[in-house]
Amino acid sequence: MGRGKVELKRIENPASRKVTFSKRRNGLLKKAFELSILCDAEVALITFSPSGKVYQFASHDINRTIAMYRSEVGLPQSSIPACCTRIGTMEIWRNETEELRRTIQNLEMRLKNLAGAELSMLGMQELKQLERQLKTGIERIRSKMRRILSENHSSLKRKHKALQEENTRLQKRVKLDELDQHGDASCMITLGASTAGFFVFVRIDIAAVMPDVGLEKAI
Amino acid sequence: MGRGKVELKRIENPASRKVTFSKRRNGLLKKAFELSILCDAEVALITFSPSGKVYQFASHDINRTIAMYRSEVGLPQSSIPACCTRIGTMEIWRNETEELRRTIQNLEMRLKNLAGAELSMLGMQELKQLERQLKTGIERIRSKMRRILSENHSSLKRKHKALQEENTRLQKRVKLDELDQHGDASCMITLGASTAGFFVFVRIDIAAVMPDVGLEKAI
DNA sequence: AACTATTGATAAAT
DNA sequence: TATTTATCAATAGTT
Repeated sequence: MGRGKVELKRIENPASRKVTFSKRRNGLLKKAFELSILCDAEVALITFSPSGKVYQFASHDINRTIAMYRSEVGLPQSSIPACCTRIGTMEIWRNETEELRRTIQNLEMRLKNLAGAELSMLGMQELKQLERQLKTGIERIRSKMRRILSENHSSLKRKHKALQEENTRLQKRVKLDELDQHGDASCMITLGASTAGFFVFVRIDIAAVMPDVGLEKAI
Repeated sequence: MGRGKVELKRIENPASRKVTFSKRRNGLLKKAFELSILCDAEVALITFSPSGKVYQFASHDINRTIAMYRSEVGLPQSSIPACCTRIGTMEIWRNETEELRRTIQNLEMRLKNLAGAELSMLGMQELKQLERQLKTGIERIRSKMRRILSENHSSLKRKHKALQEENTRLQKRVKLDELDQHGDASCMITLGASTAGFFVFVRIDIAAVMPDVGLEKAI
């Protein structure tokens, strides 16, 4: 907002970055406050400026909110399939702990290997690799989105074609009826009903299968 | 915003309260995301709807942000002597790498879930959220890269300056020797050696700390 | 869920 | 840093 749009990327100029941070931080805090009041919600917000200064907002006790969050999200963070739920909770817990410990050991070992003069070099290489992986991930997600949209579109076109054919048939039949019965008024009614039905159906269909057509722009 | 102002008080109608919560929550999450990207800030946001559902955003690892917040505001942290605040650069780097790894692991796990399990079961909403997380991840990696490059550059400049001063000193000394001994040939050799040493050193230094200077373009 | 009339937020200028 | 202004963005109420 303001004089011209802004790209969603780090503001390079440090001065304007600082100014923008100050303004937007205030805006964010205000919004958080409003949400908590208007909607009776529990909100906790922590912000560190790049220089390390803290700004926070909490509608309730922040530690309580964090605790609630941890008990809600922190624990069931593992992606254990539902079928495994039968195994004792204890065992799951133990397995997870072991796995975590193994991962940590692995990481620590790798970190030790990294120690030394080539730290920066390896760091950059790894970062590059990680970035590549992430890019791949994003591409997969976008492709998935495109496929979903495309499938929805195809299905919509198919339905649309079928409906057009149906419509043509109905119109022909109406004309035949018209000729048969000489009843102009009732024929008009029949025609009107089928036409209206057609359009209503299509509108509902669009809303049902493509709830988020504008999404591509946001990507 | 919208058709008419709104008083800053709890919306009494439950239906519109719910709708408003949904709208404003999305707005708040978006704003938090934008702040973190635009201003390179660390943001953590936890929201509970009145019905108890959690919505969160974290530009970095949320637990780290909470820990930072606690050590900054929650507790005086007087148990740690001031002398320990000067953590070695190495350790900072290691911590950040470790934290990055945690984030990446999380993302990779989600990607695996995406690949293996019922991909088509995931709706647009989830895909959008996942994409947002991936974008945040990429931004963090890029910001990390920038910092590393910048640090290396500063350190290089520092060394360069020191070497220039050293060089000046050596040249002066050489001139003195020249005057003292009248030995032109040996002076030339001394001068040549120091000059050559200077350049060789710098070249090695560049190769060691900035193995991938052309990287920025590839990002 | 989509659509607009409005208010709100804010980028750039001062 | 604070204020102002021109624009863009969010959203309240409506359908």
